[in-house]
Amino acid sequence: MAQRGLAAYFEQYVSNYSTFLNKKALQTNFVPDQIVHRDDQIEQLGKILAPTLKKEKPSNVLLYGKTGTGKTVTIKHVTNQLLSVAEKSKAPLKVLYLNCKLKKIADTEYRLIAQLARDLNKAVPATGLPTDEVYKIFHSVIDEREQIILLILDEIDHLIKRAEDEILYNLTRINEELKQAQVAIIGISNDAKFLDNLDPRVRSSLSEEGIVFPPYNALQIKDILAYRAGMAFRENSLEAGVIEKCAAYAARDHGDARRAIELLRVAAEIAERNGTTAVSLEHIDEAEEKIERDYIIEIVATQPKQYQCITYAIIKLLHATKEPVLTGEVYDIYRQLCNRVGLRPLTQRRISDILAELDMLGIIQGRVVSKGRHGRTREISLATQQEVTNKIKQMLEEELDLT
DNA sequence: GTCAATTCACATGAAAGAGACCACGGTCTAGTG
DNA sequence: CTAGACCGTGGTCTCTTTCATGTGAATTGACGA
Repeated sequence: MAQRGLAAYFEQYVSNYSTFLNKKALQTNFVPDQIVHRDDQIEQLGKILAPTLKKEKPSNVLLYGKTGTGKTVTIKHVTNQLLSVAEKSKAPLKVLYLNCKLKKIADTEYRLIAQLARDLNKAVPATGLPTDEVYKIFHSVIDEREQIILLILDEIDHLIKRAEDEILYNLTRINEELKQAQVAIIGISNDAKFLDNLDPRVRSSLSEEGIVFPPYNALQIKDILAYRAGMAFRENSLEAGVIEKCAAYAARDHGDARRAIELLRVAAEIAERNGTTAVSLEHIDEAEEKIERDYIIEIVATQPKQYQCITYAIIKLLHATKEPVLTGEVYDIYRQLCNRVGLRPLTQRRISDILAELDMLGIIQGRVVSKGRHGRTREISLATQQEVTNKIKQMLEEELDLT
């Protein structure tokens, strides 16, 4: 777009008929007034949490369910209602929500506690203090007055994976040391099995109550989409079958409502950008590709240099050989690449771990195979489409300054 | 041909080091009245 | 006298390295038919 045309484009953009009425309704952090197909869970949660309004500590709860089954939305909905009643009746209730997956915020013991203290308006340095010092600060802040604190730990399984379960142990015992306040923990987990490798004491106290969120089926996703679309779009801005198609896509991989909503949002954005007034079925196909593509490219782009170097080595090697490549081969190419780029090469041990990480991220596909006399190794191939691979390659060449 | 032993090329684990970041307390320094 | 600059110490946290151990089937070579 030539610069002169930009203003004209903006003007046209503003005057353009917009498909969206309320874009927020399709964003991932939106909490709707009504939660479709989760009546049972809401009722259960409500019953469990109601005692907070009478200054009684409720049971600790654990919510299970795959991604996109409405766990987070449901708990937020329930706590919002709870808070509004508490405000009216002057019940001393505080809700702290924390997503344990967020890097640099809540993925270690220290950070978690520090973040909680910060949420209670107590400044805590990002690092430098002994961990038990932070615990003391946290205790004193909570115990300032008589109150009930609902501590919502989203993606709680990430805490276990990273550190030992000491954090959870300390948290479950926290009430014993408090005089005035009381803390109830609401854990949210994607992984139903995560309780198994937990200290038995923590397990029992953490899961006094459990609520299961089963995956949505295609029909339910359709209802959810229809509800959200009703809020987000003008009438007649969706062609027939659009919602059904989105629902079908999402139901295909384990009923993830979040993906379905995102798909619809991206499709609508594409439609809007193209200047059409309605979202069509083709837009959905396009949106699905775009989501996939953006996701991978974004991940690769934000990786550290070493990771990018390894990714590039794999792409290069696969271009040359076509076969799945092996760890040792990748390592050789990687070392050469490091020389060219001016990076200090890491040991093979580390590369092995990094390859496993790239596999987890879905950038590559690795399979550990034993080749008999020729040892055990990882067979690596790319997980992306040719077109995406080329884009990644191009991006990495710029990023790593390879000409 | 059969079978157990061997062997390869890494995978996977555990522990410890390096270096960045930060708070805190003590000491020094320069500016102020 | 005091505010601010400047150490040194001690803490967390991530990324790496080092050292050790594990692994599973192709290969080998002895053995018997």
